[in-house]
Amino acid sequence: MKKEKQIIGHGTWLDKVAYELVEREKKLGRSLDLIRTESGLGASGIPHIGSMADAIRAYGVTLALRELGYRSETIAFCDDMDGLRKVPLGFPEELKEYLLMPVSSIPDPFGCHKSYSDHMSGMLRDALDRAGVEYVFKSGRETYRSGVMRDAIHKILLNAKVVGKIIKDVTGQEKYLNMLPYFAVCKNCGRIYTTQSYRYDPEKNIVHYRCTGVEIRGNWINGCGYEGVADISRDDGKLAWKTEFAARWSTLDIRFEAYGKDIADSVKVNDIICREILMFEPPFHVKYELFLDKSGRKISKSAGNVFTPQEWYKYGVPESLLLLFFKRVTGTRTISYEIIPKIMDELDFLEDVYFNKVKIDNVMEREKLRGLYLYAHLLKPPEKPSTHIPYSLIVELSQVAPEDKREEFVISRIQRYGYKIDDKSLVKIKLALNYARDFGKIAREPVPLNDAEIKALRELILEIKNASSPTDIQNMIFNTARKHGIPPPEFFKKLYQILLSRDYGPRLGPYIWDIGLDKVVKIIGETIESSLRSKSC
RNA sequence: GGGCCCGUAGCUCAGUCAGGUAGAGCGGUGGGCUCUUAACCCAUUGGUCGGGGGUUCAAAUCCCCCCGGGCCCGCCA
Repeated sequence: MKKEKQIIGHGTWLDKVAYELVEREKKLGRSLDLIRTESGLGASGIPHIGSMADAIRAYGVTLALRELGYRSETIAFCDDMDGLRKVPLGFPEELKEYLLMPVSSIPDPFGCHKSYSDHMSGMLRDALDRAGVEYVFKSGRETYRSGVMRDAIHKILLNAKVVGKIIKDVTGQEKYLNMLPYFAVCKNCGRIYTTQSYRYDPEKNIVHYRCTGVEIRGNWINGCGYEGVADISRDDGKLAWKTEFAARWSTLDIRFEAYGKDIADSVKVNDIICREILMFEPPFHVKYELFLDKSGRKISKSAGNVFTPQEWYKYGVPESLLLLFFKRVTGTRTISYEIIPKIMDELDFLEDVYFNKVKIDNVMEREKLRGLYLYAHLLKPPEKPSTHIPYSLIVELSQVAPEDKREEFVISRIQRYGYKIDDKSLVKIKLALNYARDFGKIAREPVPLNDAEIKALRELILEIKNASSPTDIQNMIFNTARKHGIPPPEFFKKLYQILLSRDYGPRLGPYIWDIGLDKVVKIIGETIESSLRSKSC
């Protein structure tokens, strides 16, 4: 017996996740009035592409849930109670005095935000805003301060023994067998990771702690010795990560949270605590691979290979970044600037599929591609298709364009190739020009010339000065070459080497005309001189 | 010790998460356009889908085992 396959939503993994999530909730018998998805918002370093991916994917699931007819929203939970563990690369050394303090207590080293964490999370929020991602922002600090997490924290601390055992069983980490999974902010020195919490008073809901010190990366950092108490219904401290998710999930009623494989163990622990201690069935999860750089290393702040969303936006439209994250969720993603042109062109391809310019026979396949296009536009696709200029063509053209008028040159060439330039093409051209400027290979090497070539070039400069049209120049080159017994192809090649540092290029007549006769004469003249100099050596 | 990813054309990779005739770009070859290089256009070349077994009418795709490359966790968040 054959089962008819029904297309869920738009046929992407987001739709599948949304569907499975809803089925699970139905089985659990929970209310489906409002389904919350969550993403963490890092606040202790410059947000990279992976932090962005997490938030975008959570929002993608929210969109898919809405497509299935449910109300949904994405919570972006800002980890601003975390302590600063290290001064990020390139940041002012003065930050050292704030080490181990909550990032929300540290002033913004750049002076434009209320705090260090506001600055960092602000960068991510800007990137999300530019992409059109909507979310409900929750500051960790405010959440603790408001006291809404009190019940969850209370239960966890009350069951600290069991929690400690769960952590040990799953991860092998024994630390929480002897201390409470709660970090208090030291009321004396302001640091959060130097304190140890040793007793919980369930009547008063306070935690007793000592500022003893902590080992970070093999170095012991002394505490100030202060002893005090922290109120769990205030922002006096925070839960350790191995338990905080659980408290968040149950308090905020979160039904979906994705995570990278680096925190897989943490999530496993939190799931158990959530279910067994807090009696709340943990959210549906999706695990994704980390983003690696070209050499296969994890992208991280400390490795100094940060790739920020802002960087991406220099070369690609926000939709291309959304597409990258929505395309798939599994599999290693090596990420480097080189994929930007591909993704930009893929967006054009998907648009062709969406507007039926390209026929895809397989229904599933077609729906999935159309779905990807829809999600990449956050379900608000353009009404009509735009001009599709291959990204690489723009880059290519820009590399041979006269330096001082790249844009005009590129646009005029593209028009000559028959493309209609619209607003979107202009945006794309600007982005691709940035790409060419930053990643285009420009290697100027001395061009060796033989005597015949030098003679021919000298004559050419004299003639070119009086050229009256691009065609005129084209003919001059050809004639000069023949006159001096140089095969035209070779002569052309030399000229390309001189003018563009490569063996080929655009039709020379119009090109030289574009650059300007004076400039070309100057460049060729200099090349002849340097060639003569190297000969006399 | 625990877990994950990758292996597909000469090269770089897509396709795997919902099984349905193996793809793209670059390269190679031939041609077109050009008084003329390049670009461009057309055609063409090229793969035991790492290996073995299983499920299936049908497997690059799902399941198991193995080989090779790499990553994450076992500090902390």
